[in-house]
Amino acid sequence: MKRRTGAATIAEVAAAAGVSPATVSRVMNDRFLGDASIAERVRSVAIDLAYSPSHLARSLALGQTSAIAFVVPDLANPAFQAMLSSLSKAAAKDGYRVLVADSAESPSDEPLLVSEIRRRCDAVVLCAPRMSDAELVSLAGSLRPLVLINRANDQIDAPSLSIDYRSGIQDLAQHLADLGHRHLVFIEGPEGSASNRHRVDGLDDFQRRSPGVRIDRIPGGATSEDGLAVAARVRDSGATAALAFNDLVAIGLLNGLINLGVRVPEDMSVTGFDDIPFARYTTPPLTTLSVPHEELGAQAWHRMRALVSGEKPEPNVVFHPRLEVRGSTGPAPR
Amino acid sequence: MKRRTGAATIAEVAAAAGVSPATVSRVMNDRFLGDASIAERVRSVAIDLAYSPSHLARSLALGQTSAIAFVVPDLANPAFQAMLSSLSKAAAKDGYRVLVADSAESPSDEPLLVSEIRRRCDAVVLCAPRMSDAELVSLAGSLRPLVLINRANDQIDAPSLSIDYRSGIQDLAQHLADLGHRHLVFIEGPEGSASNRHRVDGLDDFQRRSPGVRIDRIPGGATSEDGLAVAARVRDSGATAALAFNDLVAIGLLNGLINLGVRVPEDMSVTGFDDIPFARYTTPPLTTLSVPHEELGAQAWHRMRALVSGEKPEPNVVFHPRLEVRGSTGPAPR
DNA sequence: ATAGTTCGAGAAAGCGGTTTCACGCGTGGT
DNA sequence: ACCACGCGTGAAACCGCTTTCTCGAACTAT
Repeated sequence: MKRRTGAATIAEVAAAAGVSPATVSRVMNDRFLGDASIAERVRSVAIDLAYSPSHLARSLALGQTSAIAFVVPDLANPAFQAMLSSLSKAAAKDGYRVLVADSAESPSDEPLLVSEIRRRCDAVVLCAPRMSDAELVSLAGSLRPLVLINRANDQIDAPSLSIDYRSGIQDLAQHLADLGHRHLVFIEGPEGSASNRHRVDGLDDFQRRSPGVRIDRIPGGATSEDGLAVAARVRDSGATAALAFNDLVAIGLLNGLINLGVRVPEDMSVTGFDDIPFARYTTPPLTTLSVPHEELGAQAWHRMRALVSGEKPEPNVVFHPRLEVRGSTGPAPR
Repeated sequence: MKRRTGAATIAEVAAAAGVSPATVSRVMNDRFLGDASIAERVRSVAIDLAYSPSHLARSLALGQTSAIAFVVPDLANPAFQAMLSSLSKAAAKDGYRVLVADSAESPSDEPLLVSEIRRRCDAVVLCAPRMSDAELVSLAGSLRPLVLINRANDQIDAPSLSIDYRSGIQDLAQHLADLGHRHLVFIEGPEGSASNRHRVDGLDDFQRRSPGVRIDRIPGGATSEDGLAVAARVRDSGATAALAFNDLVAIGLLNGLINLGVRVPEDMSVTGFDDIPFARYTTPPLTTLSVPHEELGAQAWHRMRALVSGEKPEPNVVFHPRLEVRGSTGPAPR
């Protein structure tokens, strides 16, 4: 096959040190119990040859790669980036690395993408998958160890971390109602997204409880561009307050409204969802729901570590986002 | 060793289909030339057994993992996130995955971290490494294939993509000078960071050319917190304009100044660097230098692909960031 | 009918480690 | 002086896949 990479192999070190590969392996892994002078010799030869064990070969023999995958629907979203950042940091502390994948391009191949990436590592953290429940359930078995973020499912036996979108969006609606708004409009997230569905359900609950409030819905998306795009429709909707699917949409919307001469919050209130780092810096600062993304990433790793080491993971948790009232919401006009 | 993972192996498929593992391998890789009925039988057995080749074993045999590493000094920085996002997308199109690592925690082990992660994959994209030139040069050989972002070095034979911080910061300074500012203050980036050094060099050039302008320096950092922290010092510096190391710092500074009752840009102008997606949404919108991060990520992959496939990579490029004048800069007071 | 090709498919040798198991040696008990 | 035991070390099997090489069967040419 003759495909030498140039790097020294354990056999070469063994030969150079006059010992067997088994001994080199033991020395390299601090499992060597014999004569210290041998260990020393091996170590020095290893350094001379710039030997460093092939992680690949090691993984194959050991049956584990010390890597996990993190799959998100949109790597460009700060909310997911925050999770990735903390997940990666937490995993690194235990010697694990994370492999990323973004299913944005073609949500329809998400199951394939996930299966493929799962085979490259020891486990997968699936964040807010867009695939259907049926697909998710049927895939879950082959994905294990698996940690689910933002997509609890009692048919799946995997630790799950989630955010209570349903009650969260109601807090937002209540906040607006308290300010006197009676006509709200919700800019929806990506079609088929579970987290959008939860928000819609929450708003339905709310509306049921508050007959005096009307809530319209406008199709939107998950990015600032989507928010910008619906600005005119929002202005013309007759509503006095807009609930955006997330902060990104809210920021785009904010910008669009301002460009249209709509004053926020005097003419119209706007809310976001996520509390991404920049929500506090917009003009006006965005009223939103604070979701602890860093915490989610870190917790995901804790669950995962338990899983891969055969322990019983801590119980699932549902985070209740905290209402963060800032300047983008105010009393209803008139 | 007995560490069966439960997944079917090629040998099992071969046995079940009554052929040799070699044949199964050929069928799975579309390299099979023999009888079509055999291929069909193998495929059907593979499906029955839910067989999927071990990527690990495959990588070992093939001598390549189809994964690359992306190492940044701070995964929480939107500028690096943007590169990661586009790099990952571009690499995915060619069947490659990216492994991330953040050297923020302990910059001193950056060389170790990089070497370690390099051994897990086929190549590494090193972004704005904080390590010294000497370390970088001595490490480069063992890292190859290597693509460098934001850290050109003619002693290293690796494609490099960089941003002309040096002239960029001068554009910013010139912009401020044109507005009548005669006393500027630069909030420095992380100590020892090469990109900070380039900015400082640029400002030195500028000052040499423009004797009427004074430029002070204040130690800062690379995050919003760092910007917030120096707000008072900036206010008291006597300068009428502040150049922040990057947008994150600028945003923190903006906020800090506003909290202190300093009006931007009436009392003081503020500039950033990077043009992260949120720079346009701050209050006032941030004047900054637009760096094409997505482009950098995509280009990095193009270079990398050339490298791993043995072609000659396209020439190095130096991106000249574009001055993006927004609302955070204005005429000098008085 | 026999020798020379061609072609399909399997045996086996890697890839680079880890680990079990066995072997040889020195020690201690009787 | 002999046997059991312990201990350090190496041989070899194994992780799961790819690929070269080889061999035998089928097929053409004389």
